[in-house]
Amino acid sequence: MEAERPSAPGPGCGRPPLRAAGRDPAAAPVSVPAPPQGPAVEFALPQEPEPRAADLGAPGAGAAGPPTPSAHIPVPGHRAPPGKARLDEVMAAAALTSLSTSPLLLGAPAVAFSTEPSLEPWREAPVRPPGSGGSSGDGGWGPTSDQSSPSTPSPPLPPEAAHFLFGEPALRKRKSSLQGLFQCLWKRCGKVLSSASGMQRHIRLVHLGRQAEPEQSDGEEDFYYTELDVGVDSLTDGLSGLTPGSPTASVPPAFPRLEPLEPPALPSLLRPPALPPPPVLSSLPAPQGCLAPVHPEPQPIPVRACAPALPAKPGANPRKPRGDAKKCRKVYGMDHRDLWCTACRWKKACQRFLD
DNA sequence: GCTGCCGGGAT
DNA sequence: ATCCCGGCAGC
Repeated sequence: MEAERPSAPGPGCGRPPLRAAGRDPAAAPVSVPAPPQGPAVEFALPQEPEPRAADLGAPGAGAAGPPTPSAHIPVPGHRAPPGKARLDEVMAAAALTSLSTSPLLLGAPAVAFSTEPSLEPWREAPVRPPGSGGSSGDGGWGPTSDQSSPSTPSPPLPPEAAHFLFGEPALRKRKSSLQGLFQCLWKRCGKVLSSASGMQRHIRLVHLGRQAEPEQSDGEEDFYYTELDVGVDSLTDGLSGLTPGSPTASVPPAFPRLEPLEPPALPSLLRPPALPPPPVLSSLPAPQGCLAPVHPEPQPIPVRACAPALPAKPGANPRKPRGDAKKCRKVYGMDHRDLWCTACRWKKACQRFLD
């Protein structure tokens, strides 16, 4: 008895596959409208290639072409020939420059998710490439470090690598030993001094509001100034000119997150509480490609405020017009729900009574 | 309000 | 994958 009824509709179904097929097309259009939004955000990610290349170029000079294994930034423990070091400096600076300059790069991470300082943003951020860049990009720090110190006894990780990975802070420090000017990155300060110590003092006193306590300096000041080297000057300068705090800005943010790489080195440096107004950080999202490029101040920074507002779906999924045919529900009624086709039972598009 | 069914959650 | 339901939208 029961078999009869159900059987009728069952086999009589006709062509469920058709239904499905028809549906797919419907779905297609849906995915089409979506792109407008998705791409905007996702496209930013593609940046990886760029940063990666740059990074490779810097740390693994090998990529650059010069078959100089030594140029690999050996940085065993001390320093290489002055000339080489200088070259590296320039290359690094150039790499950083290109990185920080690239609008896509900056925009990408921030646009993706900016509100939350979670790892995500930075993960995707250009910073990651460096790490994975070493390898094929499978997100493996192991490989990279291995290459860096194939036979070096250095346990933690070569300072140079750290510099490149982390970006400015470290790099800057190192550079400072060379020469050049130091420019304060603090919002609308831009003060330029000829000595790092002077700059640090300036930042400590003027911006951090700390009394002179250089001995205790946790290095925080390092984040607030950059060096304008004679050689690299042009590069750095140009960057600072664009955004007083952007050149390095692109990297610093990620810095604090990479604790694993730099444990005892500068723990205090990463200390978040110590940073009242993270100028560097804020400057990063801002310039992203919106309006104000430079505003290293305690600002809420509606990160994607500038982003092409794509909140809801514009006209993404024009619901498929309701079919005229009566469906199981109507035919059998709620009383005989068990007679409905599964689709109807599941509140899906009826498979029995196709339109 | 009824109905069809999309989108998504639960298992 | 299967089952179910919230909720939207056409009627």
